[in-house]
Amino acid sequence: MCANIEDFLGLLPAPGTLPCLPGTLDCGMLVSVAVGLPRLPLLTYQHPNPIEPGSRVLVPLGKRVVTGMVVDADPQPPTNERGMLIKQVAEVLDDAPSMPPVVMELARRVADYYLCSWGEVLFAALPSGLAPSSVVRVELLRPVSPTELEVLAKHAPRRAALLQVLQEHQGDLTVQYLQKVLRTTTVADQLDALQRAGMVDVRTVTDEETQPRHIRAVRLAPHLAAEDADVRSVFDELDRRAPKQSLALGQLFLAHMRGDGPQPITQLARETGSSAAAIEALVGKGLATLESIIRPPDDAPFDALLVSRDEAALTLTPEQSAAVMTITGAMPPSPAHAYAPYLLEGVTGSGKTVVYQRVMQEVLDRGQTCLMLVPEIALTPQLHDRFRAVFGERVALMHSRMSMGDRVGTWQRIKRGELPVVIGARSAVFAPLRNVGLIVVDEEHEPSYKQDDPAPRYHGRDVAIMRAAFEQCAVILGSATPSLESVHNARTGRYTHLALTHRTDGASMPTLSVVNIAAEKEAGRMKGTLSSHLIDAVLQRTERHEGSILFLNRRGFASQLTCQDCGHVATCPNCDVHLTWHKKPGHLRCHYCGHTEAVRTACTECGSTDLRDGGIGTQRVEEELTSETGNRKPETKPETGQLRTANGNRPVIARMDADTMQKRNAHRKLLEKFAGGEVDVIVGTQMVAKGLDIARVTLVAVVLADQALHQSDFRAAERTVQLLVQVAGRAGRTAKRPGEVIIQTFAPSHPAIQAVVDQRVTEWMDTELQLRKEAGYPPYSRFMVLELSGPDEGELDHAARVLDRLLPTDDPAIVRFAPVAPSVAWVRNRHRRIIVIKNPKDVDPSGARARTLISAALNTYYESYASASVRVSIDVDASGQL
DNA sequence: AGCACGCCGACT
DNA sequence: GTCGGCGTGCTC
Repeated sequence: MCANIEDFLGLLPAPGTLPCLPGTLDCGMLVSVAVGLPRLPLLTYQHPNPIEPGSRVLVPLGKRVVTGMVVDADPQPPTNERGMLIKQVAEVLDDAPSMPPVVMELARRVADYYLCSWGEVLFAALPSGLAPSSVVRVELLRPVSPTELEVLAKHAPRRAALLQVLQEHQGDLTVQYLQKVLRTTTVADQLDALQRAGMVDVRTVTDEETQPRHIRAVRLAPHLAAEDADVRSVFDELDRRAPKQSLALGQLFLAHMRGDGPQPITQLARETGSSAAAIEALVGKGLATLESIIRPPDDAPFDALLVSRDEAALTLTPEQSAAVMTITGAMPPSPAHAYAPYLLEGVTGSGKTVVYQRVMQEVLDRGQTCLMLVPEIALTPQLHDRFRAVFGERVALMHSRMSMGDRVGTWQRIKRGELPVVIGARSAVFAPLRNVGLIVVDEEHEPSYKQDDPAPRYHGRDVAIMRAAFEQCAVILGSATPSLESVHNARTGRYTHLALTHRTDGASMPTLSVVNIAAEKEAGRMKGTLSSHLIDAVLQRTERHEGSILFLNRRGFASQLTCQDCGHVATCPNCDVHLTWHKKPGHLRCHYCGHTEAVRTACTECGSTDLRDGGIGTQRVEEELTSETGNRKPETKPETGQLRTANGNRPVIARMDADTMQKRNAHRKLLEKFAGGEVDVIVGTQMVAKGLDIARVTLVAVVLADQALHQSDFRAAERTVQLLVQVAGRAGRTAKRPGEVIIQTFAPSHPAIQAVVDQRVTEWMDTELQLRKEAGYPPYSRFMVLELSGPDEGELDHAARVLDRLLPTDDPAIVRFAPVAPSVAWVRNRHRRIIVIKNPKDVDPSGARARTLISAALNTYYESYASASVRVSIDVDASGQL
């Protein structure tokens, strides 16, 4: 009997796969694809047509479909046995590569350096909205009666619970969501059973990539844009019959002259006092053409209050021009390139930003693009406005608070070359810019440039240097308080050192004073966390209509729910840490595992209901300041701009922290009120220390300066110095009156605090560098940390000892310490151990030897000794607390 | 990181 | 035998 089709089906591979002998031509072309998973090699797929490297593809992976990145268009066929079966690319997502070749190469090097997979780097760089993958969705097929649920609950409680959740929601739910709601690791078994019973429908669907929102925009019609166009007669005609249309057209004409792109209709109507209808009429008359454009993320008009001067027209100080000349002078004639790193050390107010802008202008004039990294916290509306004022519509801003649609839209516009100036946080270092001529890393000392938790554990500043080397371009590291690493690099000649020592505004340095908290307490002059001296100073500024900033170092300052009777502090059930009390949503949250619970009404230990904030939070400081000075709410202030009456000497206080700044534009609104004098005092966290440049601020106070000193971190002193100098820089930004900085501390004689108060920071750095050298600490070495975690402490200790023994004892590139428990030794219900490895740079300058030894040890460990319950991760440049 | 498979204990 | 709970291993 002849074989029927079913017999063949049994021999055919699963859908999506085709048997293919490596090297044969009838199966299309092979591509090498990186996916965003750890410890996974490049995968080989086939596709009928060639696909350019840097393009995204949807590929089948096990039972799923994920987004991968083509890294090689013509790879060697895989050599392993499994490679005989090569699946097909499901879909090509890009018509032009999402990642330029330089970024692909950069990502590969970053992966090599930080010992993670190429795909992990590529997908950390890409907005997640551009990396769709399959999701499993579950739908209830028929209603379930309460009795039915009850019966089921007796013998299958989890299925019953699952059905109940499905019943409570309309439509379908994702498996991920179900697992989260049911607080379980897997619901697959229950789903199988329910599906067999015909109760639910389970489908795997691939979600769409996020689409940016489009809006309508207009530009000048081509016949009016021509050189010889008779523009005058058109305007004459419009002026008589339709003045609103004339205004709008005038604006379009200006935009055309500036070389700007299409103008959003709503924005144009608002700016010209015309209307959407009037603009549509222009389109109807053929004077303007309609286009659909990606919605600009921030279309709010920028406020003159936040841009204090016209920086494009500013005359540079001799120091500033010298810096600009040095950098641009070293740029070879276009299109030649040269890698050139600079450390721009400029005191606060010395105008580093203007130096960046002038060099950027030169780079743009050469037809190249610019990338600027700033700490996440510094991505304020003020910074955006300053660059928008100079570079107009060419500036792209990338930060985590943007919606996914906006991030995807911005990425696409950068990729298309529409936005040649990119300003963003850490991950913007991988922005798809081509032909980069300048990279700026502002506030290069900021610890937030280092990514700590998920791989890739990279340092944004160091990757920026790497990218500059690949792009063969200039890179400026700017700071008022450079990191010791960069100071060291400048002194050893690796970076060209440029200094700005004078403030451009002519203001003198603020006066600094230290309040010894212990002594003040003794003398009865502390009102809670604030000294009388500080309170008096705030009142004095309020009277003079000047602004004050009270700064709280967020680390260690988080609010904690503390029992006033037994002293018990609410802790995380899964980790070794206190829960942070977020008062506005009214919940307790663990910053290590994300555990969230409703705020407790009674102490879990003693039952007392007297629970208060045990930490020093912005709210507590605000309350104390309010009760000591009397408060007037911002909204009760009737007329803006009017001078206060004599008894109006009560400061209007506002908070600025993650909790109060959640609403869209909250940050901008508060800054505008503060700049305009409607708010007298801002009590805030890190947010107020960065990039806040408001002239009326003449008082800045650090509520407790030694907090940063009490960390088990060799950088604690360095960070304290940097923080104090930065905060101090917010004061005295006007020539009229000198600023004042008040530092409250329990440790007034600590060398780090003394160094700031005596303004002897450079000398302090010398001493600190010497100490680091003697101890063999960074910048003279790297700390590479292997972290192990597992549910069973005995097994974990064993694994840590095994891995430790796999590292050589006699190699000078590796100086290692025995496995120990880190300061937070229990996270996400897992115990932790760390193996700290010191890698001296004098014997292993690039760290390559140490990385080779460590990956060899890890490979042996995985091959022969790995305990599946123990997970290992590695941080090649550990910076934080150990 | 998912997702499936498979072993094991509790309970019917 | 059935249900549910993990640990373990794979993904071209």
